[in-house]
Amino acid sequence: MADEKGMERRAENKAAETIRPSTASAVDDLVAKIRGLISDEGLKVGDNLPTERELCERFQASRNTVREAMRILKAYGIVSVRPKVGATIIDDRMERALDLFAFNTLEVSRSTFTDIQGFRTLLEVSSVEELFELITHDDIADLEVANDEMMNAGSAVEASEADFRFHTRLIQVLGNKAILDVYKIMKPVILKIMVRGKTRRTFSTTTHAEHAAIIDALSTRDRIAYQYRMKTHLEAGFPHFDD
Amino acid sequence: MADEKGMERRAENKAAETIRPSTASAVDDLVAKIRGLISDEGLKVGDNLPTERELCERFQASRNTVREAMRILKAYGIVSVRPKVGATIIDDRMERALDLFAFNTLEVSRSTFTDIQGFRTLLEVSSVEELFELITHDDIADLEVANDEMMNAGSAVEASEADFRFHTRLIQVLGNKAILDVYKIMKPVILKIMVRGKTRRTFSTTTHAEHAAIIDALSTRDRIAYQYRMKTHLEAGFPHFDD
DNA sequence: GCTATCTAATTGTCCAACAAATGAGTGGGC
DNA sequence: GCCCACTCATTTGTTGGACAATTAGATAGC
Repeated sequence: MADEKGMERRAENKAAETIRPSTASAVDDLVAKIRGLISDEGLKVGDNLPTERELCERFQASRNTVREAMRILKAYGIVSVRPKVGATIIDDRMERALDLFAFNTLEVSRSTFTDIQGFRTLLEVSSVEELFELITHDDIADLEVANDEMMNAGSAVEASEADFRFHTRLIQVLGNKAILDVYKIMKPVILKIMVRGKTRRTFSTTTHAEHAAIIDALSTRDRIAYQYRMKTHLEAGFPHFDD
Repeated sequence: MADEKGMERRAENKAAETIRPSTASAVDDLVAKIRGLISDEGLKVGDNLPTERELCERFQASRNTVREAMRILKAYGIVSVRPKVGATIIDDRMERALDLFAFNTLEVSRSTFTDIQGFRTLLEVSSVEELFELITHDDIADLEVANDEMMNAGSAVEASEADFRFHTRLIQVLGNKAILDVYKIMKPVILKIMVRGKTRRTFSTTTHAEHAAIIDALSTRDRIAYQYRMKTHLEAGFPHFDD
């Protein structure tokens, strides 16, 4: 009987290959199918997915495959699974996105560091034209507040939070939600980068002075100075990442 | 024998409960243990984890449990698993974090359009200095191929895919994974923007000509022309979004 | 030296069974 | 009528074992 089933399965796979050379694994397929199910049925937060066994039948997969697919959806913060109740649709994706980097198990790799700082350079340095066009006195006042909060922070972690707030406030000037969202997602990585090789004292002296110089360039509408100072500021962390 | 094992397991659980009321599931425990393993052994990106069966033995868990744990780590972008090779430590957490955003593409409002195109302007226009520094003949050749594929596409949807490929290829020149990831995440929205108010014919005439002009500016290293043409190209869709 | 082939190791999927958690019903006592 | 403890049935959680699919590395042939 086991053989019979095996043959059947093999035949199915063969057929599937000829029809659709899906290189994705059964689990990945299933994740896609369940996501399709969610949107097709118009399921909202709070609604329940079918039970594991129903999903097995519906998509012709074994329960283990279904379970691995559910693990992925859980990891993505899309569903919450409880015994007897089943899988309920939630939306913890933003939380998950921020959580990902709280993982201490993995340091920020040098390539990630380089990429992120490159990205930030593009967002904060190359946007100079738009930035100077849009920035107001209120924006500058807020930047000064954030900078002073950083100086007066009680710990390096608090200081890095204020540091991040400074940069976020700057991005906010652009008035572009997509850019701001992406910046927020990068927050945990950026925070790690910020505290690297820094003490509370570093924040209240060097970093504070760099921010002040940037604010000055913004106030006097000095494009060249702004770009130079911001670029230098962002590159300051590089020496701490030789590996 | 099965009963014996069952009793043993039950006893273990009981003991664990009294010592440490771990409410977490075996899979979640295992994820934590593997994370501990990574940091304890000082494993870096590129290193391999033990095989699934070794993890079973080491942590006294069944292979399915180990697999579910690995699915979580995979979903977090911490490991990449390949048959025969095993689980290799990677750092795709950034990509995953951004991935979580890639859901809602119901309808593109004017504000979304403005934001996304503003973002693209920053990525594709303001990056001109770095772009011109890095771009090679091969890059330009690829861009021409993508542009011609767009012209010869059979449908508007196919053409927009090629259009997207053109722009992605351009971003690729920057060699920044974070930026490329963000761009890919925006794909569904960008595609919607691309087909808006366009026919297959529009792609093969107007859009193709615009791309060709951009490629020309890249070839002749004409910064001003490049920025002007790309900016105009990206703004071409604006009239289709009055609401 | 190079390519094609084979082998062995590892992950991928499936199945069947039982344990654990828990919502829902059931019945007794007041 | 209401509340509590109890049982039951359903659903997820975990385990062990089997075989398929994939592929890096070894081997053979030229």
